[in-house]
Amino acid sequence: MTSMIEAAREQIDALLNKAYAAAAEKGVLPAGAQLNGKIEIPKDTKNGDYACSYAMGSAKALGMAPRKLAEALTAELDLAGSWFDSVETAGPGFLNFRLGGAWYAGVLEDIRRQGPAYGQVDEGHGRRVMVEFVSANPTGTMTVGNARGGVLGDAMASILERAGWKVWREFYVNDAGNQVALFARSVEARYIQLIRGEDAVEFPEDGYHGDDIRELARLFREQYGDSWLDRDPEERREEMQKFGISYNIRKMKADLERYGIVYDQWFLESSLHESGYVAETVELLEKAGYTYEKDGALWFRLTDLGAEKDEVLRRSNGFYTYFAVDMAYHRNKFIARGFDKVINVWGADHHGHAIRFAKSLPALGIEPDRLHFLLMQLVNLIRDGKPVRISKRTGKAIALSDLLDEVSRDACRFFFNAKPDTHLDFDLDLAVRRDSENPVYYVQYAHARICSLLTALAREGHPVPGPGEADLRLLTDPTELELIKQLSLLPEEIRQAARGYDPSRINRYLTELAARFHRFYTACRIRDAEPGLLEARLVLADTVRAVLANALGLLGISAPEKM
RNA sequence: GCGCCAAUAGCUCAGCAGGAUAGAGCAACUGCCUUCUAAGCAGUAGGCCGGGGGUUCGAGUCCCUCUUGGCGUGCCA
Repeated sequence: MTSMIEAAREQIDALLNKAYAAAAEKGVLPAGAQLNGKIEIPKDTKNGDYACSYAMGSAKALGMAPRKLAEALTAELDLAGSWFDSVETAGPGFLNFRLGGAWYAGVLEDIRRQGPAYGQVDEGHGRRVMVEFVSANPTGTMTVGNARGGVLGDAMASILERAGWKVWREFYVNDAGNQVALFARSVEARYIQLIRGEDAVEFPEDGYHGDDIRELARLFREQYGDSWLDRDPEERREEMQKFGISYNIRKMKADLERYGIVYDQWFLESSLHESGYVAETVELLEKAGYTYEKDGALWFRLTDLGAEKDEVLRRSNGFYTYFAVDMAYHRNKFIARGFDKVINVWGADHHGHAIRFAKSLPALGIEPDRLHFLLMQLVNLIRDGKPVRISKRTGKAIALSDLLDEVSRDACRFFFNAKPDTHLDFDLDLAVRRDSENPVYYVQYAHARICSLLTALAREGHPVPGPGEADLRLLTDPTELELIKQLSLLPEEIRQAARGYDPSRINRYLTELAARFHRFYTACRIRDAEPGLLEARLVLADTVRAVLANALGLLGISAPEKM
């Protein structure tokens, strides 16, 4: 699907190549060269709607001054029947094109024709992509940092869907390994303390101190009574682990659903162990000669693949490391399940591992560029102007669910959908305020404003005209044209967001669209416009409404009809 | 020590694969509602784009170097 933005760009390229051919024919320009340069949308419309740098880019090859070349090209340009009204040379040799009314009308017609599918582009060509995100340890409640990952991952997934990928959302549950064993021992200790008193047993040194562990112990006792007190400790821990993990998973599911985040699959790490897939993966590496034994552990020759040091796959105590398990998991993603692309939304504290891990993929026959890490810096919580430490161990973290009790889901989703590679200072005192300081209200207000004005005008006998019922070329006010241009940008934004793995582009797109609507709204009245223009403005307003709802929906943010 | 990421207005950040005079929101100040939602609009003020080199027609953007901050560099995950 070619967007109107692209269509215009392609037309400029074609027009200029035709002009060059004509000039070469006449001997004005040397023949046989290739025009080089960019066609872009200038920041300032004084420089046209499209600016082309072909004259600068090709000056050297043609042996001419850019300015001269630009003039030679424009002399041969024929704009008849094109989207453009005029072209002029400016600055060092830019060719500035100005769009005509037909293009603007075409944009609105195109958007209305496509309806809710507007913005669909074909970046993915139907390939399958998995977005793995949040994947918080099931040993405690999720934190605000997990909220950021949830919002980013879910928005990323929606954008990839719109960009033509077949998307799979996955939550990886680390329900095996050291942390989980520690978790079980922590619950166990709280359980015993609950029955026999605080001093009855020593709490594990690195254990989880949070209140949620006490709560789990209480719930466990509620269900099983004191019967596990004298049972075999190993069995007891196993039982408590199962109990605690399944309880926490239920809670995480529920919490994430409050954000509107629903997964295709909750993938259990334990399933990789139970099926023997981890062992099989390691054997595969052994057979391929990637391993050696040292100090009783099995090592992976990652240095052979360009890393600075080797990695342990199986510890001397016989347990597999997270590195081995991660390799098995990704072999499962790429080989067993056949995903073309995988995006892992991880906290930036894993970046060291991410880099080393990516180097290991060729050993499994996986091209490294099929895996992309969306590494997000952690969230700093600010309260009373001071940072609040986030730690599951101390139990002082602000839980993801607590946050939603204070801040609306819409605000959270808008706020967390920021560029991931910088620290995010989340000011709790600011976030709880439900006023215009939060930019999401600005965007939503534009939508609500349109809805109420459309309702009012329909009541007065001015419904939104259907396709072909309004003369859209009557829209000529600068605020109208700027608004239409912004509308036309959505497919391009989605393409860029998908390509650059940057969902936050849509935030900025929405803010700009809302701003241009508010400007139009202030400058151009609809109700008092003359017949014809009134209908055209109704179409414009209604299209903005649809695109706002469209893009907000992409981010999982509601589009209220009233505020 | 080495590696990754960041540094742009008082604060939070945009600035796409180098392009024309560096933008927006918030905070401050000044105007604009008897007329479709003022949760809005218009305007004023605010900047050696961390420092220094280099690449070129042209650098906030690319390369090198230095400084500062965050993170990583486990037989933890």
